[in-house]
Amino acid sequence: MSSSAIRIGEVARRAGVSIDTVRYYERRQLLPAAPRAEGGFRLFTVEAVERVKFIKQAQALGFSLEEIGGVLTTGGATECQRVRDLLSAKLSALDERLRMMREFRRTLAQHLAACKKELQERGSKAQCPVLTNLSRTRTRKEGTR
Amino acid sequence: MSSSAIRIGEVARRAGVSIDTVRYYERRQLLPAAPRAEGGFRLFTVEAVERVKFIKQAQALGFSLEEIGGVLTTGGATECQRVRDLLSAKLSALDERLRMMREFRRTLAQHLAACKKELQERGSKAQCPVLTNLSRTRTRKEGTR
DNA sequence: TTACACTCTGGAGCCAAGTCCAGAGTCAAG
DNA sequence: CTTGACTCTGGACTTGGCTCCAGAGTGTAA
Repeated sequence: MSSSAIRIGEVARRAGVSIDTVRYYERRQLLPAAPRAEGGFRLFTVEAVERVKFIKQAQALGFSLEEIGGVLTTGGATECQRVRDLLSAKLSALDERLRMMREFRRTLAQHLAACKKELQERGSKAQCPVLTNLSRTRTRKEGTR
Repeated sequence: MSSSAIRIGEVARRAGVSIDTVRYYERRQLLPAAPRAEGGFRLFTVEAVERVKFIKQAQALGFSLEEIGGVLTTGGATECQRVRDLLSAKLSALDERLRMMREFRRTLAQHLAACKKELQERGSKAQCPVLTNLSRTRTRKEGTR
């Protein structure tokens, strides 16, 4: 199924990136070097589209192309162990990030609440508490040292 | 309390960034322009340290300096509404990111599990399932289109 | 008063991740 | 066989976020 070749423009369109980006990813080895048609055009399959989407997804979460390449590249059969290690590391990183994000979210939510309250209580002539607070808020842990 | 002035090196050291970074943030208006001592040295307070830490925190979560500035800058009293709006937006963005991250985490965890299983069952001579799967895994939602 | 650590400014340089471009070739449709 | 949409290559350019540098001044301790 679906080994019909598509050209770069189609890949780009479907993955929602620019043609240049696709070529760039190929150069960076994030996509396997596409075979060429007679005329020299690259011939991709839908796999490439999926791969680009995956990259974009990972990227949106803060992974660099290099990191993504680390997981994606790796060639042959027995590399499994290495991939496994990399994935574990990524997972821990993700967990840590998640933790931080939840915390940050709370911080922001608190500021927002304070801000709203202030607005109601004194109308818009109040000093905005957010700006003053921001500098004071810590990730709680890390005393005043 | 704590309005004793500290100099740029101290700020940098305490916040865990380089001196250049602190100056850079001042130029970008992420820190208020520090008053100067006779000799021309900038005089910061611990507030600056906290602010830099805050910036670094937000940055680690994927906010650009420009965005951070959007929340941090805003001057006077009646700006509260604007800050409020910005914060709301940030919050939604954060929630969305959180959602994506959880999903991505799952994807990765699945791959990892598959990989481990494979390793046990056939030793290291198996084809690593991760690489083949990666291209196929979708955020589930978004049919094959 | 000299030595040494620290700071100042303005500007250049650097890396990541693209983006843009010129000049040339491909190919399906009319 | 020409037109128009598409693609090729190599290299230059851009943006964000720093980082480094030279040349000069500051300030404290021995």
